[in-house]
Amino acid sequence: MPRYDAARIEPFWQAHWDEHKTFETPTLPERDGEYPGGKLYALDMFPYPSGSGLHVGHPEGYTATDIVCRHARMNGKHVLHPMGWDAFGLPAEQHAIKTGVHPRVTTKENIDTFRRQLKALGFSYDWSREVATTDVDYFRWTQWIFLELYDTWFDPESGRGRPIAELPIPGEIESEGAEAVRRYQDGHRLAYQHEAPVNWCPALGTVLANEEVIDGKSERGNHPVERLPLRQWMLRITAYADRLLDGLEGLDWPESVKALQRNWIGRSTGAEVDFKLVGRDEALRVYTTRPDTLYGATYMVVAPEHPLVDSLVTDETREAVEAYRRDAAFKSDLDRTELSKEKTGVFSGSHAVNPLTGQPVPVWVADYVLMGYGTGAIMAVPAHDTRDWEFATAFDLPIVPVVDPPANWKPSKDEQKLAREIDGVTRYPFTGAGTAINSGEFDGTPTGEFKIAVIKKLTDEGVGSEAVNYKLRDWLFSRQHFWGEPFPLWHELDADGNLTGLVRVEESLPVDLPKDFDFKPHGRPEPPLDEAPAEWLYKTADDGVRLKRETNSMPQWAGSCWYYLRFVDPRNGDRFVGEEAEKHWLPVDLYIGGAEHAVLHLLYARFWHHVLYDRGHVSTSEPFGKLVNQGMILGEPEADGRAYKMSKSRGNVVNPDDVVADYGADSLRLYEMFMGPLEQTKPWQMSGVEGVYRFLARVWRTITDEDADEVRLNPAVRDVEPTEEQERAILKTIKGVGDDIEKLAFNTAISKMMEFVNGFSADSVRPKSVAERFTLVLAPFAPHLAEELWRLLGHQSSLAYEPWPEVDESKLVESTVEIPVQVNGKVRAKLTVAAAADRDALTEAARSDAAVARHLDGKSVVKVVAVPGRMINFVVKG
RNA sequence: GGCCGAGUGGCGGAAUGGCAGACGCAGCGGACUUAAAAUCCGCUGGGGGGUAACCCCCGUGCGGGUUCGAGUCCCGCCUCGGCUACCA
Repeated sequence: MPRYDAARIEPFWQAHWDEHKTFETPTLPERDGEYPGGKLYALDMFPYPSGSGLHVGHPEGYTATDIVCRHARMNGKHVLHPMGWDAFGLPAEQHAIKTGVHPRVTTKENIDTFRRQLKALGFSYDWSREVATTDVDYFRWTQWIFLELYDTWFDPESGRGRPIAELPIPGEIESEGAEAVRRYQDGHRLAYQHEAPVNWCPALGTVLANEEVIDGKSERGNHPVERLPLRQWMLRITAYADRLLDGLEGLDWPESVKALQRNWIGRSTGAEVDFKLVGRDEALRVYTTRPDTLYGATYMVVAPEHPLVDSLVTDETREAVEAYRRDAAFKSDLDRTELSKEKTGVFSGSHAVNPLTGQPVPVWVADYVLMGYGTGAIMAVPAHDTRDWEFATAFDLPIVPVVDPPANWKPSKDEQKLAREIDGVTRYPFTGAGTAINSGEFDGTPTGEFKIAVIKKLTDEGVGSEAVNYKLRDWLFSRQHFWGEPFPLWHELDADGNLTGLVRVEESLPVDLPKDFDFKPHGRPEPPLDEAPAEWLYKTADDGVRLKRETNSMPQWAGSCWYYLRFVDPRNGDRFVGEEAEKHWLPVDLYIGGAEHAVLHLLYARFWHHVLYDRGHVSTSEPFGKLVNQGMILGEPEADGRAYKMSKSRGNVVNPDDVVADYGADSLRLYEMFMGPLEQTKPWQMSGVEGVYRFLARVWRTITDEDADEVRLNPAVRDVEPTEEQERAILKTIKGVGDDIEKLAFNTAISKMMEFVNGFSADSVRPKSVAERFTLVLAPFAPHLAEELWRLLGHQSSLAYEPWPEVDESKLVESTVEIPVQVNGKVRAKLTVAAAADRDALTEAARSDAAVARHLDGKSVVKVVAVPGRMINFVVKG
């Protein structure tokens, strides 16, 4: 009568785990030898608690770590498995502006929903460690870490961050007095102020985040957006570029993520070269990765924002250049790159001298050169750079080839499209390495050698030097939003109430957001907090200086940069994390989350961690040892057979609550793990949920008696010795599932359990010891059902810490094996032989098989390849 | 354009260089049932031959190669997906 009823079992066990604090973990072991398996810190990327609740993508990674954790506990490990909330964020602020409800209120509601949903999935989180980035007790330490960054400068000598007090002050600065010293220090801090453009939307009266701007219009209301310079806080992540690059080496991360980070950091080596401007003392400095092509530099280009532009123009060119600059200023970086298949630009009116050829070359202004990379100016070598080639073609500038391609070089399709007649010969841009031509004394030098030689020559002549460049920019760390961590800083004001540019540190943390504050846009580009009550905003320092709070707030990334540290010791009131606790738990052993965080979050967190390490606050330089990206779950395949991303507009979003209601949490967990490899993108199929549900129901029937009026053991489950076959089957399953969990190959682990149950359920006698061990193996995947069965099998307490069943590997070995017999690589027969049969025995047995003999008949055997226990292959001729 | 990943039955997928398609879904046939649901049993890549047990051929995106043997390794393509993009 009692069928498998997830709706009865699951809430019972969830309440049981809660009441018994089953998964609460002591921060440090209470005695030696308490955890013979060592420690495991398994971390999920904590969610942003959005108003739409949990998505089926969330439980995918969460189930994976949960299985690993439950398995690890059974293996005697000290397991840390926490969950929390990345709760600052734009949607809450937007919602607040629209409805007038404080973000703290909506955030709390959303967190409650997420927590309820996660608890309903039976994850073994230690909920006593829950934190939200919006908790004052949390963000006081976010502010503290910010101050550590503010207090740190990067010493290139030692390659490490050091306290600002240790920054050597040049004598001439020192002699200028205390303020000069302060400003000098400020110029070296890892956190510094800088004017940077923001997206100002006059119609909405607010500054927008990049993701709120679409094609130069606001996402809400489609109003025009201007770019406006505003004082901002920046973090000097570029100082750590090499450290962040080198640190990737030792990490057990997907190569693809490492490649993404390397790419993002974008380190390149080349040279900086000075081109003297004709008729002036100044030089125009360019960065190039191809100094070997210097002889082919036939013109130069500066970015429209380049500071030298104003002085490069002549009376004839001024008007055209200024018009061009105005146009460029209107375009965002995105527009510039997107619409610009066609190269545009204007001649500046000036010339510079190629330092090697001595020839004057024209200097152009064009927006295909970006101010943000290198020096904002380039030497253009049209023959060997496709962009320069296109530009030279458009404006009829000379193209001089200086690299002879290797003999086997062929232009690619795109290069062929750029073909041009030069001196009666069809030519293509060539961007690879070759041999120098038209390069004076360097003719015949291979590209690699040439680079080294030319850098030496330029250095000797004082017109250039080797240089390293990064794509990585410093991190714009301030936002004009209300719902974020306040900066713990004060600005000094002058007599007129203007900022002096000098700041002071807030000594008393936390700095909470002002209470009773109207967070509606006030119509100026300054942050909303600029309208905060005066008692929050202003104060007078002991020395009489008038101070105003920093009113920018930190970006959402801030809280997620260090949450993994807080989880270790979440209630510590004296330190962001206890020293001993940090040493015990870090680094994170397994970090699972979406690939969308492959660069930013993971790079920012690494950066902070490196700084904390340099300053002696943490014991490892890298925070995350092993990283795994879960694949995206797509919607159910549509009529065209294709599956698309889940989205509200497509109406293919699956709500985990519905799945739990219809099939139970164990089915949802099992299905998400059974869909395919964790890292792969895969479509949702509700019929697949049905399938794993049937499997669980079958497990239920195999161990319990459905015909009885009450829940009780199936009469086939008896306290008897297992047969040899049963014993081998369960051992094989224990071994296979355990190995698969370690490989995170959950889909195959589940199929192994299915195979076992297919066999075991058909047995009319099911030894209790086998049923028990299977229950333990199932437990990490379907913990509610497993707990229920475990209790039915006569155990009083939770199986969460029950040892993972042992496997005597010698009992796994089968005495006979079936091996294929091939003739010329084709399988012609299958042979059951003793597992120990050697090459000769195999050959003899195979030859005596009728089918094999038929295929060997009349042919001569050239060779016999035999792999004992595996296969045998006859190579024949004739 | 660059980087990364993937192409295997009707579908999701499995396969240390050694029996391709485990496991599941869907489908077909059968048992149980007055009937249905649930459950249980069997079949299920394509083609061909045989009364039958069986036998043969083809088959992992395409073209080459290495190997006794390739879904797996190498070279060259094609297609799809993700990220990124005038980075000098």
